[in-house]
Amino acid sequence: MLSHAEENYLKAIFKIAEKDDKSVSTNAIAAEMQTTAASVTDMLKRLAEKSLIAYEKYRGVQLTESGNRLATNLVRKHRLWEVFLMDKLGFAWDEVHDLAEQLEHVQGDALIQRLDVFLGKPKFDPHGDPIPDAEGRWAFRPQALLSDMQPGESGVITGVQEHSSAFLQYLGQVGLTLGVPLELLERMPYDLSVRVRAGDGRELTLSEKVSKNLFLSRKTISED
Amino acid sequence: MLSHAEENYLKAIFKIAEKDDKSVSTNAIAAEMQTTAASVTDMLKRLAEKSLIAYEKYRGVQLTESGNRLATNLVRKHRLWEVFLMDKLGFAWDEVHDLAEQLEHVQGDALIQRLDVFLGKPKFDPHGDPIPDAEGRWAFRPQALLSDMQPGESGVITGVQEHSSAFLQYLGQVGLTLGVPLELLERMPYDLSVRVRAGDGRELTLSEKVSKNLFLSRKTISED
DNA sequence: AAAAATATTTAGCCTTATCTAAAAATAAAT
DNA sequence: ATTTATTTTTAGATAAGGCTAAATATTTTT
Repeated sequence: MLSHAEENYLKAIFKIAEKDDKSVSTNAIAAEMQTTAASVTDMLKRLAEKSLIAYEKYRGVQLTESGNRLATNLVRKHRLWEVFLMDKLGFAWDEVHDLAEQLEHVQGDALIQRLDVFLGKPKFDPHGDPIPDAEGRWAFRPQALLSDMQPGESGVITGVQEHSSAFLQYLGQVGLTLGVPLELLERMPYDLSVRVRAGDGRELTLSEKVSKNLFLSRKTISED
Repeated sequence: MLSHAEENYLKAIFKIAEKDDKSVSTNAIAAEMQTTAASVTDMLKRLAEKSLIAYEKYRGVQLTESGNRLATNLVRKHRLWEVFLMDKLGFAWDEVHDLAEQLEHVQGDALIQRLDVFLGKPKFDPHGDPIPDAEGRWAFRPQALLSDMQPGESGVITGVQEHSSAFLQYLGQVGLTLGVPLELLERMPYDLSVRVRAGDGRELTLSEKVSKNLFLSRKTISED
């Protein structure tokens, strides 16, 4: 049984290792957890003691098999609760993170198993991120950043790269959410902003920054 | 913002004061919280410091206005989560307490407000206990212990006095849950056990102990 | 390869929440 | 009204988790 603090560290290490599969540095963890390097060092010793991480002084850490299993399960819990908060309670996608952050620490395997069934065993959360199943397997879905697509291509919004509240709120305001079909009309060479047409025919212009944070699944042009 | 420990103490004090409206003793709290009197004294000082209780050395404590408000809200959260766990996730009524004990500590007014709506603003939890509304008002429902009813009287099960898992499981096994109609046929003078007829016609015998822990709403004999 | 900069760890202290053992206050019993 | 028993508080420790400041490693720069 882990404390909330220990669970949060595991999740932070997992999150950092996801991008950069090298071993995770003390400072990176401190930044992610918004705490000091000294506190991190203390906790790393405790986690290593419990065999949840492989820790070598001054060399950073990696999750062990069991540490990875626990972290994956935390991600699973977090994302299932996010689905619950949006689908059942009607929260907006920029409001669910902090609540899920608390709910993920509730202990009880039966709870998550039943929640999963209640929600229809979703494979992706409200931000388009995959939800690992009870055995820790991740769903895969081909997707590309809008910034990597070419004019003429079409797709459907499937996720976001950045999860900041500001970005999610912006997308909500301009009517871009998961499932919205989008056609890339044109990319301006000057600032790499793009003009797109949404499913309802509306045309809008998105900055390069936005296009670098929006995932679409490419739609093959129907050929009939 | 209160710690989980502080919240648990408030709830314990509230629970004890409910029965016995005198001021609550250190020892009673220690018993309820399964901890030592010394630990309780420490915590009482902290709670008094925050004006959540009125504390006089050696004289026990009482909740203040704000302490009572917080405790009531905790009870509200606990019971709403119990409804969620039974009605939505399908847990049995003897399984929900421990999970609700964790869920009640999740912070976020919007969460509880939305959960309440999602559940249909229930007035009673799965054990028949009233759920205070957002303003702290309690629903009232006239009910009597089976042990206080007379042969010939009828009613519907509306709640339990004791909440132990053993008792709840027993009731579940013999098919007695909230909403079951019951007619009191006979009380044995020897051991005060009772013979009852359930809604489906089944007759069963219940010990005095059971009859002292079962609440019914008296059914007025329909007169038409 | 030495110096400078950065990253990490150690040391020492703080807070919360808990405990045991001892002291003090209150209540009960003679 | 004392003595005895019970309850409550104080004193002193402990463990988790966090912080700052100082010391030590490692990297980067010159």
